[in-house]
Amino acid sequence: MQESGRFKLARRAPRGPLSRERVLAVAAALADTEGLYVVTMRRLATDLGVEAMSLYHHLPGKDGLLDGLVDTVITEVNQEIGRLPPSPEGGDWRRELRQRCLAARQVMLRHPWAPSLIGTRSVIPFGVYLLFDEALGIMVRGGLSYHLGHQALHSLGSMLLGYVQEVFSPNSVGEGLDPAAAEAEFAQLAGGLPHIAAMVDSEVHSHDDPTLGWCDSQTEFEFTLDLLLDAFERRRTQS
Amino acid sequence: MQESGRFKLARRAPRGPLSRERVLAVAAALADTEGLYVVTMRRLATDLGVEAMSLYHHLPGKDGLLDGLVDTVITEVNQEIGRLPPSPEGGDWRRELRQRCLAARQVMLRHPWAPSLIGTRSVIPFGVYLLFDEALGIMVRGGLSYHLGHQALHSLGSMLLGYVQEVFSPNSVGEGLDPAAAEAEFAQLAGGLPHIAAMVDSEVHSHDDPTLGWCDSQTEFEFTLDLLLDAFERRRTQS
DNA sequence: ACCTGAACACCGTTCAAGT
DNA sequence: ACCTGAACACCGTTCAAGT
Repeated sequence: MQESGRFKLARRAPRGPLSRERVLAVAAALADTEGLYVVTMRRLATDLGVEAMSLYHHLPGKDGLLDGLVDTVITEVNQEIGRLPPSPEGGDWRRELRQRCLAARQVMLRHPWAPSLIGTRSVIPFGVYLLFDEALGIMVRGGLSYHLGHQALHSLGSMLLGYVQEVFSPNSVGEGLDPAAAEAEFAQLAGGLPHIAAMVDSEVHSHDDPTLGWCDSQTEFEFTLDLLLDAFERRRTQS
Repeated sequence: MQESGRFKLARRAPRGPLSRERVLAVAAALADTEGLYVVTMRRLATDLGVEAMSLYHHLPGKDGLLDGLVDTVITEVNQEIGRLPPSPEGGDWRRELRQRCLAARQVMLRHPWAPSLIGTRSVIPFGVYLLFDEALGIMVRGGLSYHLGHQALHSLGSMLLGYVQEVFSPNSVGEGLDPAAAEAEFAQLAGGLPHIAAMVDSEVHSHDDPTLGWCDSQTEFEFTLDLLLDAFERRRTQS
């Protein structure tokens, strides 16, 4: 009992005293691997080799923990953006904004719990506004009006939140089943869904490798992203 | 005690025995008014004038309750769509699809907890696929390829989820404060946000009534929606 | 069939106590 | 300053018992 306790401590909380940063890092990792709903004060404490009450010396409580997790994600987005190649002077604003959106999406994909957490929190951290401000700056320098830039912030922001929570992915229907069972499952489902059935048929036949997921969410994200960026560019030149 | 108990029952659970429907209706109303996080088995039971364990005779548990809430929302979307005026033969597919998206959005606005719940649930109810199938049917009849329709399903679906959880609304900064305090609050915030500050300035001055919320999320939703629908139409005619 | 009370394992949080 | 143990009010859920 003592042994296993010490082993746990040695394995999961190897060095140094507790700190807000370390608590948040372990919390994020726990949410990534087992889901946000297992992140409880008590479970988090055991993972850190400490008692639940110790956390209160570094965080104001569970709510503060969730706020901290949002902060962590935003920080990661900033780091990801910082790694981007510097944009050339007078380059295309679309290219620059596109890179940033893709960077933000990468972070959201690493932390699938983030979009719904960010969307349900009542206080928006300052870092989010900073990201929006930089994006707006890029657009204004590119010649967009403040009004159009404003609309774009809403479009792109909601897209970043919505696309990770994607609901429509028919290729997850037969997940984990053997091909025959998956086929049967799908056939039954497709009975009442004539258009979707025809669509899947059409999509599968236009690919070389039908076994590969035909519903590539990265491709679809970039498609919509470019659609929006091009639409903004069109509105810019016609106004 | 007896009296207040019976009073409660009379007030909140006026007629008939418990049923899945009645439980879900009260649960949705509770989530609407006080937030999804107060919807617990025990609280829900007291609101229904019953013991927590009685709920298990109508629902398989908390998880089943959440699934049921998603079902309720989808049903509401279907009802809302059913109330739409019948579309004329050979009408514009964009108009038809636009109406449906706006109907779905109305329901999401009534239940702000719905998008993140739908997005985090692991099983997608059949009703969602039905809605997607109908939307796809409208697009295909309008001349879109299955591939383009597929992309559109993703774009519109993620937009419906993302736009309700909207994070960027600068006009909520000084919420509930008197004008002077709100001004100060905003000025402080705007210090590090030059572009947003300029944007707010520009937007406010282009309106007649600057006190009214200048960030109208309905307008912005429809703007993006039309942007997407027009983009799909353009891709249709050029392919 | 439908509802209940007691019980169990878990949760967030407070507080007085340790070092 | 930082951590802890006991305690409190709350969860979801099981189970045997009531009608």
